[in-house]
Amino acid sequence: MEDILKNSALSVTASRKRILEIFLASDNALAHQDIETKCADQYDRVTIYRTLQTFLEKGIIHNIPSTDNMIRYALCNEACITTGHHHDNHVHFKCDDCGKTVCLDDVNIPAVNLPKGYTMKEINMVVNGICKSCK
Amino acid sequence: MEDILKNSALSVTASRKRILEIFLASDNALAHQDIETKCADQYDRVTIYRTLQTFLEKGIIHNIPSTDNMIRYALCNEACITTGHHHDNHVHFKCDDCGKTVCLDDVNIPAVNLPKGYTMKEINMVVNGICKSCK
DNA sequence: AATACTTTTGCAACAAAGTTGCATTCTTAA
DNA sequence: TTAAGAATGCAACTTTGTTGCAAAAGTATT
Ligand SMILES: [Mn+2]
Ligand SMILES: [Mn+2]
Ligand SMILES: [Zn+2]
Ligand SMILES: [Zn+2]
Repeated sequence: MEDILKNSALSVTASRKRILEIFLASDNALAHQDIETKCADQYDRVTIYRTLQTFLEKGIIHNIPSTDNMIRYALCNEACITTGHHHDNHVHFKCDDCGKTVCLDDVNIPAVNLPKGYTMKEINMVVNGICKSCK
Repeated sequence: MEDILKNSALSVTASRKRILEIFLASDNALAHQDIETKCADQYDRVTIYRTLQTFLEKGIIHNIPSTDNMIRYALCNEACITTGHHHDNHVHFKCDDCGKTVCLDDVNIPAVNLPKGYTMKEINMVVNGICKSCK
């Protein structure tokens, strides 16, 4: 955990360790709010915002787009952390029943052909439906 | 314009017509804020929220996920409006330069295989990069 | 281990975004 | 034209996100 921070040239602080810990312990993506409810008593709301921002910039976590005003975050894989930019290319799944969003690490985003003149930099795919736990 | 509302069993009001008009006149997807700046002097902020919500439910517009806390909305095609549920299956593109988000109506979202146990209901694909206007 | 330097944190104050209840106004259909 | 129902505006409120700055903690150096 400290290694992750050091590898990203970040100083090791209690709040960063705690927030990393929360991510490591979670099997699904977390919104700011989720993290806040887990540690708002220990750390300030602003610190959580700033920590998530920092983790994003360092490629420790990635964010998952949504249409519910709840941007969710999940840990990146090794490659993102060591290189400092994102190598995630997987599909995300949000369950309509339990509401959880997960990384489908083994499901790659298929290629797509854009019209002439468009240049792709990043791509996101989010599937909604029923997850295997709720099935 | 009135037809669209009537087909969706909505009463025809000034604000609904105006917001529809704004969508029809726009070549890119609009966030709540965009609409507000165009007609906040005429209609209350709350009315805009409620109108977007209603249009969404009736399948007149669809929303486009994002990681910037700006959910954007775009007009649906005929099929969505007449059947009342969404038939959009196209890719969205957000330009990193001009910031505009557009529907790529001709680019279908490719199929993707989910792991066992997952059931797909809806799928969203958003590509970031440089659009043809900014190229 | 103590120091100096840098970074992070907490707090306060604020701004922006979104929600809710209710009285008034507008639509629609009889 | 009227009565019933639906939509709107307003006020009040909650939640979310941002910024500046002083205090605290972390890091590197001696
Ligand atoms: Mn992921
Ligand atoms: Mn679209
Ligand atoms: Zn589920
Ligand atoms: Zn552009």
